[in-house]
Amino acid sequence: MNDPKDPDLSDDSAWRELTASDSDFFYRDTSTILSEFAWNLHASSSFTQTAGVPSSITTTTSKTDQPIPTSSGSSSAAASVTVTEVSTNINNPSTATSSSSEDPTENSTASAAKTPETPKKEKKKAQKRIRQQRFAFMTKSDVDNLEDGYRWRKYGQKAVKNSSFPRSYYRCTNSRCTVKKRVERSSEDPSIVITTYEGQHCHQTVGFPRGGIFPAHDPHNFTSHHHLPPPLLNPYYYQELLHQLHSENTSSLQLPQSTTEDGHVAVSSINQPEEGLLGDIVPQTMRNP
DNA sequence: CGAGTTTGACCAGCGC
DNA sequence: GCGCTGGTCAAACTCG
Repeated sequence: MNDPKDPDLSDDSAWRELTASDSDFFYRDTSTILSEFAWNLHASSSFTQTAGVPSSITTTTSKTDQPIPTSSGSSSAAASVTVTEVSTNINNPSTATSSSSEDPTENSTASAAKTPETPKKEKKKAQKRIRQQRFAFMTKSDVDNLEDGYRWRKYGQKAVKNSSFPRSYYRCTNSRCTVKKRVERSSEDPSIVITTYEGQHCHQTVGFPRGGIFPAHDPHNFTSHHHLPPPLLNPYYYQELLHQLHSENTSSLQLPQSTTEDGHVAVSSINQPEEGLLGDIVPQTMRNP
């Protein structure tokens, strides 16, 4: 679309990058995982270069200028993950996507439950592509379709401009859930998988598949040879994360954030909660001892 | 046989 | 207005 380096993340009205602080749980108890996968939120080198907790993250974000991180740190585990959130409420920024009252069936994918007698054109007419909150992950992985605890059904594949790799479109198999995700490989680094989630699941995970990627008894078992993502990729975590972020943003926490002239929010830093998201999201057994 | 994948066609949005 | 591109549909196909 616009940025050939980032064709997927740029076409929305309000991308907001999740900074390292946003993704607090990334490095709180998951530094091992992060180092295993060399997660690297590109926006802040101070974050990526230390496994510890950075005191402050500063990043300025625009919606399209995030390069795909190809440079890796000096560490042997060299890969990168960029996490991006987008909140796209076209024509209606006041509509909170995190609202649980929102009927997911009324969004753009409502046509999935199309009535056979309805002509295509009318369907298209009636529906407007209203995008929901989106998260984008850049993950170094050999597998395209990363296991995240949900079941997905592929509904399309397209060759994208400026990329030699096709983009795949997936939809949550839960009929009531309208969450979609797109998976594509970075044209610059084919080992990087860009996964974009759109919407919020209205259900829990279906559990990790047989032998899953996430042996709860050993969260450190995400060794590089697995080439599989950490459970952090589970969008449920991100939903919780974002929910918390939004709550914090609108509460007394008063995150130091700036708004760019085009209305995009750049979060500079986030207070680190006592337990943080891990405490709310990740079961104790999944955390570092 | 049901669930999931493939793939060509169609449509909307956007830039020129 | 036109062409390009991304996103989705849906029939055909595959697989377990």
